[in-house]
Amino acid sequence: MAKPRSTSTDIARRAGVSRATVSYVLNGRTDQSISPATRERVLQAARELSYVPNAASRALRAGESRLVLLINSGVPWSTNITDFEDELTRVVAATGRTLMVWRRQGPDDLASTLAHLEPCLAIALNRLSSSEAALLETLQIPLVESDLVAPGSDLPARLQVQHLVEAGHERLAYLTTSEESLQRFATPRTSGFLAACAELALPKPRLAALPGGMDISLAAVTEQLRAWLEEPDPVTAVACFNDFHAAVCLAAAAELGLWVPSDLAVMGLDDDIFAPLTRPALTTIRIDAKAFARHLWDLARHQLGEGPEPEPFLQPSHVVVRASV
Amino acid sequence: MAKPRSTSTDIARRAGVSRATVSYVLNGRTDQSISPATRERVLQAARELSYVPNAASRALRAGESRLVLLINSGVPWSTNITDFEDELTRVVAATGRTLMVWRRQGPDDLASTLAHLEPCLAIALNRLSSSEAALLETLQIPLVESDLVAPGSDLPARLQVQHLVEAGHERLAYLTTSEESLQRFATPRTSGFLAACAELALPKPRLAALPGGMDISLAAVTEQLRAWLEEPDPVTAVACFNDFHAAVCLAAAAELGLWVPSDLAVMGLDDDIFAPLTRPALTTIRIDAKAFARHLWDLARHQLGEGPEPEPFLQPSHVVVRASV
DNA sequence: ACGCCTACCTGACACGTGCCAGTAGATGAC
DNA sequence: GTCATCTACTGGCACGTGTCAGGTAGGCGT
Repeated sequence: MAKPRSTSTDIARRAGVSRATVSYVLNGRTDQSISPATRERVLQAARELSYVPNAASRALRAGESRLVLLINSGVPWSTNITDFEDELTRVVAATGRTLMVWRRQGPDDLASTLAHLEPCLAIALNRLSSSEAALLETLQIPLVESDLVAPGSDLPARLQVQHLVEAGHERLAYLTTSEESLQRFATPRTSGFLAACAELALPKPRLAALPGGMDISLAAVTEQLRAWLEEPDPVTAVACFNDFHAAVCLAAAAELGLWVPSDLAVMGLDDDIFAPLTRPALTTIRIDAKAFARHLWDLARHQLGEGPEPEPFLQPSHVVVRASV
Repeated sequence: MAKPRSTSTDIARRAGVSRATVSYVLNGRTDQSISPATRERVLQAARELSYVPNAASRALRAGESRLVLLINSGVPWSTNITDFEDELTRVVAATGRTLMVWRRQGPDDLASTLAHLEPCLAIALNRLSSSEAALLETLQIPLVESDLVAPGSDLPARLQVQHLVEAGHERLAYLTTSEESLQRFATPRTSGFLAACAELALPKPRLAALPGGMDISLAAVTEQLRAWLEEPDPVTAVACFNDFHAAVCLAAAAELGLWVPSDLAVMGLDDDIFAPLTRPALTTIRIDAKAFARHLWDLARHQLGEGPEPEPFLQPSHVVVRASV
């Protein structure tokens, strides 16, 4: 009952060799010559005692852990974030490391977290405060911020414009969010939308931002839609920051008795799980979140000095045509 | 440059005291008397060197870490899982520990993960394989399985029945899932549904299970609905395993040209983010995921010998009335 | 018999921390 | 003056691992 877990010393004793030999065998070192008989005895003993090396001790001795910390401070759950985390977990594991997801609550929690666990690298999905960045700096933990992908993050919005124009629309509106934690995604998308409109010489596009959270008010969106449609040159299509915004937009259109897409086209972004189920089903942009995860990991490995600097990332994304445009 | 991070030895040297004194001061031990002057000198030195204790070393010395591992293998829980993880993170942090979320990919990954990080407790949202459980046993890591909440997990489905009956329905159907990883939730809900029907002496309820994933076929659900409606005593209301199933159900009803709720009532479960946005807006059950997190943590603390055995958990949940019933 | 080489293995240190046991000096009681 | 008590501190061990320099035994050539 509850005998303490076995250590390499136990194995050594049982196999009748020294601890050093055990370490050499279990770590498969090729520069040390171990006789096959001894090797087998050690492995056998390890199996019998179901030995698992102590993680803390290893990390202490090695001077660094094999843990990667993903700092996710309230990025709203969606199909994409799940895909992203799964893929990142996979590629990190492929290099003999382990990815841990930490849901940051307050801005001051990082210190106590790092007192419990020392990652060899941190990946942040949101911008960290300067004190947090300083802390990582002090601990000499490299940091990769998803910021770095900015080069391609306006692409999805450009695709929205392109698709709407191909469908015959010219007077467009963009519905975005003013939620702080989403600005990292929202800002480049809005610029991409505006830039694409300008490049195609479209009439001046309309813009509106909804407050954050799930408290998006249907009434407010309905009013916004009504305003856009009552202008002299009424909007004929609305591109949205994400599928959730688009779904609210569809609901608002229904409130106003509008037919989508004939009276108004609505386009989402994310291809979220519910996108095929709205009425009409949402035409949207699918972003390859897994490719994004792989790119972020390439950046991380470069930072760890294990790989070349990756090519600039062009967010792979494509239009998913359904019925709302 | 890039001087190695400072250790307690550095602090001791700088403050002109021994390392033991530093340890006593920084750990705020009250059973050791330290003069205020010395204490201040130590704290000052620690601040100047921005000292952060080494996590690995601490864990090694203490014999156990302050990490709690949440094993989440792809639970597609949507909004609720976010609430759950946030609340669990909060309550775990309140006891001076840190919660890490690990997204298990394959059934064999646990060993390599535990080689990198040794939690003082594991919480599993899905059933673990027996080899995984054995591994935790060997490492003497206590395990809390969300299984344990079974007592209350049939409640949400009972609430669905109750609400449908209050709305005047008697001939009910239940749409559930056959996806393996969801059976933990699906099984008690289905039994709850059937039990509630039996207790209220309703006509024999219908049952159907959809295959898992997001590949739920609208056509298949449409066919099922048609079958239920063509029977001699046609179904008048469908309760669903979750909101996603309910949304598919709404779409299928639209395909058949049915009006919801007059021709058919549809009830979801989860109050997912998109529930207010379906047409008609989904009447559903809201489960208090945060309360669930707190209860799980109470169980965990009991297992750690830090608290009393918590009361049996009655899943706090209530009906969110919208338009689909 | 001697030195040398190789194959195989071991003793001992270091990583950074927490804490027990012990010590030097001051204070007080008789 | 002596002994006990208290304050304020320190020396050193232990946690479990990886690794390096060294050690031993046997074989081989001369």
